[in-house]
Amino acid sequence: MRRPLIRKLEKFTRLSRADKEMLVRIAAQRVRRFAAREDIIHEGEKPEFINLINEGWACRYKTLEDGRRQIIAFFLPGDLCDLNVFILKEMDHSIGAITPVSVSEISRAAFDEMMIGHPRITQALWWESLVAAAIQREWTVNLGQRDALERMAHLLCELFIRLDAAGCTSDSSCEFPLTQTELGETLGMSTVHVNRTLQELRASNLIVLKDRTLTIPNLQALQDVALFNPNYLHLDREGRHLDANEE
Amino acid sequence: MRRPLIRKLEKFTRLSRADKEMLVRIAAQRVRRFAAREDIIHEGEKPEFINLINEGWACRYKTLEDGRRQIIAFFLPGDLCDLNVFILKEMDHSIGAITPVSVSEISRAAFDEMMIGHPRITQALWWESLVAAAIQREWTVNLGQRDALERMAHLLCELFIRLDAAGCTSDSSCEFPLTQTELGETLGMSTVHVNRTLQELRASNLIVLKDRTLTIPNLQALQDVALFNPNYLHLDREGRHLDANEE
DNA sequence: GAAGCGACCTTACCTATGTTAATGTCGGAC
DNA sequence: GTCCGACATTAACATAGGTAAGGTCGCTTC
Repeated sequence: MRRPLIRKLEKFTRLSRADKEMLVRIAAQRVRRFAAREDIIHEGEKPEFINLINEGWACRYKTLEDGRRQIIAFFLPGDLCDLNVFILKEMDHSIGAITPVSVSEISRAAFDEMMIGHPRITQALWWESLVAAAIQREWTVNLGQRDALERMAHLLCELFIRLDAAGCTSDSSCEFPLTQTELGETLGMSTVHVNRTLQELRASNLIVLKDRTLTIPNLQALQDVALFNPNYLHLDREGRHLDANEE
Repeated sequence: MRRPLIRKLEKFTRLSRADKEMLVRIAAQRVRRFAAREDIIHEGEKPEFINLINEGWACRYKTLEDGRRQIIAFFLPGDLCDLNVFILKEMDHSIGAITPVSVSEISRAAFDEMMIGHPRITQALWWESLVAAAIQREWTVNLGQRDALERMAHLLCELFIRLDAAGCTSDSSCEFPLTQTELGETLGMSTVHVNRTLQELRASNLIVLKDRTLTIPNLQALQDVALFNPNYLHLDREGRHLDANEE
């Protein structure tokens, strides 16, 4: 359950002992904790570090002048915020904690060190950032083409599979800390409609969601209603199946 | 009007003569042309090259099983497809030409060569890819929070400003080859509603759109209805204004 | 233990946007 | 000059999803 980043990167490539030690060392350097709803970094600030989420859930979000808020991405354990952000002069969005989180700050120097001596890690981090981009694209498809039910189902599939890759599921269940308001801000729908939609998924026995725990009794069935195709997560190293689960 | 990539990168940093020669050389290596509507690369294929758009418009898109199509991004002259895509085993989406396009294919070797000897270029390409990610995020906000009119206005502002950065505008006009169907596939709305929305923008004198030419008489006014904030494009090198136009 | 609060659920009503389908316009092929 | 296909436009009608309002439950606070 520890070291979700390593666990995730190994979905892409094998890492040597030295690679893993490097990652552990980097992640231990500057650790910060944030309370739920606290901002990790705010729009307009100068980014100085790459953030790595060790524990808890966070999100990117953006607020329009008139107060509407959109959640743009979720960061789960093992997720990195943006490689090389420090190139930009200021953040164009904020990153906030959803649950209490533990975050490692990676400095420019530490990052460069890692990129130079460890080609395996470099490759793996490139992969992780290409996947993050693919996820963002899929969200565009989700918001543009799918209706409320499909959209919700799609999000739940994605989160579940990503959590699984980070080693944060057990059987068909995972922690699920999002409120209906946050789901609405993510999927571009009102809380009322989020509620209706969740009811509908529950009524079809596609999900059980209670006490911050999500259970998906039949993932394939949920994927079917979502028109969910996991290829964009680029998780299979050798074309093997997700649940081959060989560690 | 030539070399839109160089023009765009110089929005971020000054490039030396050697840097520019390098970019010109790379772009001249393998040039391909595609007709309008032809695919440059298709979902499922193995990516071998980074594509650079020299001329014309292209788009990323994804098609759901049931035929719904979402345009995920536009590539304008000077845009690069994905740095380092070749790490991935297969494309999770397609890239298609909208108009006839000229594309330079950049091989892994050429890319590595560029990244090693030219730190300025490396930085600039990182910047370009961070901006591309920011654009994708903004599209998420656009689809999630803005209504049809705002959404359309936002897209038009973005495209105009990006074209301007690549040197593809004159005064307040630019070529605009998108059909209403394509606009609908981009903004997640029906063609009928695209049409209504364009009429409304025309009636308010916010745009003139005719014969594949878009004119925005008052960009600020259009930005206002779109709740458009250009910060996500990260275009001002020294906090100077977009139209300082010092070349 | 009363008051306050945040998550959640529900209902009734309303509207932005989708659907379908008919019609118009224009440029190119022959 | 006629025909055709791609695109734009319009109208009439249908619906997914938004808005407003209110209610329940459990937790915290003092």
